[in-house]
Amino acid sequence: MLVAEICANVQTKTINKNFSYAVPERLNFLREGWRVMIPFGGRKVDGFIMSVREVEEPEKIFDFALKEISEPIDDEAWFTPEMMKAAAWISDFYLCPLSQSMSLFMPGRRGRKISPVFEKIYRPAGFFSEEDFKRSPAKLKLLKLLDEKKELRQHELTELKIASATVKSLIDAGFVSVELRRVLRDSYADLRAESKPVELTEEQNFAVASVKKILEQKIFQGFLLHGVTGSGKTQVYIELTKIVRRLGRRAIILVPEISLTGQIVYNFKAHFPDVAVIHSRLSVAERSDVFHKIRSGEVGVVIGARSALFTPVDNVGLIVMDEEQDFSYKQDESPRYHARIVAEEFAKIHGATIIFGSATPSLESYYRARKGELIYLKLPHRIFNRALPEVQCVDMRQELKTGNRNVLSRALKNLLEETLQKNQQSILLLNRRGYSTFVMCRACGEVVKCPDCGMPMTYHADGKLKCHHCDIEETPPEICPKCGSKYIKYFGTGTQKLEQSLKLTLPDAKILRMDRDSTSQKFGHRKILNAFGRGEYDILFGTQMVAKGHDIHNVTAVGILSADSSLNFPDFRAAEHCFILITQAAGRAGRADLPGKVIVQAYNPDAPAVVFGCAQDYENFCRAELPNRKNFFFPPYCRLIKLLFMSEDETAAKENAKKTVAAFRDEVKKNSDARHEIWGPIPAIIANLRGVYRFVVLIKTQDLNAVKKFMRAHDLQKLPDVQIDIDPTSTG
DNA sequence: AGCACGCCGACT
DNA sequence: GTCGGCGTGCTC
Repeated sequence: MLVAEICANVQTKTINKNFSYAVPERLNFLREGWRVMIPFGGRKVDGFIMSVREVEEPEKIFDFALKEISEPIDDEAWFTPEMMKAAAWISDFYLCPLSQSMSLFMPGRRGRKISPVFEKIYRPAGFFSEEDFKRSPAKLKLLKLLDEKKELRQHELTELKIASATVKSLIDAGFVSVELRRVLRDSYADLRAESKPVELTEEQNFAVASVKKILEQKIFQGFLLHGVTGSGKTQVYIELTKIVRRLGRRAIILVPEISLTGQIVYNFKAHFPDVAVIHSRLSVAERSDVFHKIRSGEVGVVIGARSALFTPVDNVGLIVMDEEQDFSYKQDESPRYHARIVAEEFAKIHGATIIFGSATPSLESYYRARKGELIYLKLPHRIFNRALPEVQCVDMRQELKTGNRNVLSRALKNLLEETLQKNQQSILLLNRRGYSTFVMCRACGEVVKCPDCGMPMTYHADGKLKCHHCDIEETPPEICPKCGSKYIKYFGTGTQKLEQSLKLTLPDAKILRMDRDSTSQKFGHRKILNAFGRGEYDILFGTQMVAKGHDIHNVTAVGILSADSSLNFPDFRAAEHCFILITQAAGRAGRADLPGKVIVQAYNPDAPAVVFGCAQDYENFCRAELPNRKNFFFPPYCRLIKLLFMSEDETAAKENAKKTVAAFRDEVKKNSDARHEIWGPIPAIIANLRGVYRFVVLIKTQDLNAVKKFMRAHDLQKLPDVQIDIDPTSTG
């Protein structure tokens, strides 16, 4: 008898094993990778066949009666062997149930079958004589048309106003044949582009040649492609994709969610006829159709956000991860995977080359490159040797001292006015991160810090200042404790409010706001950028998203309002965030033949992140930041694991967390010589979510496996009120 | 997660 | 007496 090991697709952490089912004789073709319906605890659920084996005497092996598989869901295996391997790896690495990691590979959240859409295709069948249809001109017209076009689709008939009765009678008489063809929905189908021949620079050629050698060997290898903004990384990706396609293998191009509307899809479509685009804003139906196309083998290049990793693409030779430092690559719901980690594992599974590309690599990748784990490639120059924009840093404390209380410094106001007069465009960036959470003195730049641990205190809606590391609470001061100024500012300015004040300052400018609210539609982001690109507005203004992945040639001025406010965020990555923000924003200015100018407004203009950000000096930023990370034992010198303990009962949540911390101190330090640190429990940044109290325990380790072993021994991954986050983006 | 089984309060 | 509350535990 055939017995299948099946992973039941039940969304719960408490089940983490497979179940054995008998394969009925009529379904003896079922193999691993198929999705099937199974009876499971009194109901029917879908499940994934993990393996199938022949068992002679099942009653001797199983001490329970096997149930039978009901029926398959699809008419072929859903999962390729590579998908199965990857899902198993994700489940093991991130300690999530297998059903959850398997579900990543399905177009919808729930693993239900998506009904495909079919369209009728009509073709001529057999000969006809015009004589016979003299009395039916409509039929004759249709027959002639079919003869000429060879096939017509349903919607074409509708457009030609040909009555369905006409068609039907011709079908019945045998003059026309019908066939159903699957309609594949593709919102990028109309995106056409032309490829212009491009001459690569010497640097680009060197990078391409270095990777080519590895691609040809069809083995796993990682590269870090460090290319300054405008150095032509995309062209390198395209050349490499050409090579891998010529080798008969396929490519996956990963981009951050936000930049999907940018240039890269367009550029790839210009060079490759078989590009498929995947991202989270596709409807389930569209996504399902893209899967179908990929599975049928007609797609050679898959481009998309992190979910583009989870398609049935096979024979992958190249994975490119553009803007690899981008934090949107981390999924913040379970399974909390980081696409950078998963993509690399995929590359290993496929024997593929992986390229991490960035103008400002994550410190993790940079550190790995320095250790030789990744091959380091650099594009230090902009193509056509375009100059980097001139960056000026304005000390906002000085502004206030000299009587300017506006959010715009005089220098920035002047720059905006000049740009407006020259009929050129500006981008203004409001640094959102850390806003409305801390209290700062605008006169001296002093931020209220915790008297105990020195971390910036966060401002809460109840009007109190809290330290989320030490549980200390204070009332915000009315005058600055350092300089006595009364200009204490609660950083809570939103985009709408700032828009009004901008309009007052620059009454003649046409201002376009871009934020969450204005980009919520499917192509909202694209629409806004297109309108701005066409020159319908003078100033584009918004949060982080205005700094990413577009290339508008008439933009010559960029302003960053309080560039360093992220430095006051209680997070070990604060400096990295700030540096990336400045570098990225500066990269938006003067990309074409017009020189660019950037004004960075800061309250701490001497901070290394600000100084080196303005100088676009990545190496020196790393030189300043890496020792900090080392001293305080943070990534890339350790691995982080964040545990979130939740309960409606505040003390219960805290006590559970404390017990885990005590057990960790007791067990892990005994069993592992590697360096470990455990912090907490401390109230989470969102300390109470809908009546549930949340406490964070942070583990820093040089031996991730030892920590995972500990968590498994205590079944932390199964507890309903504990969340495990490996490599979290924030520590709160 | 769901659904069954199970053991204590107010109802035709 | 029984209908139903949701605590505990299992699902091949």
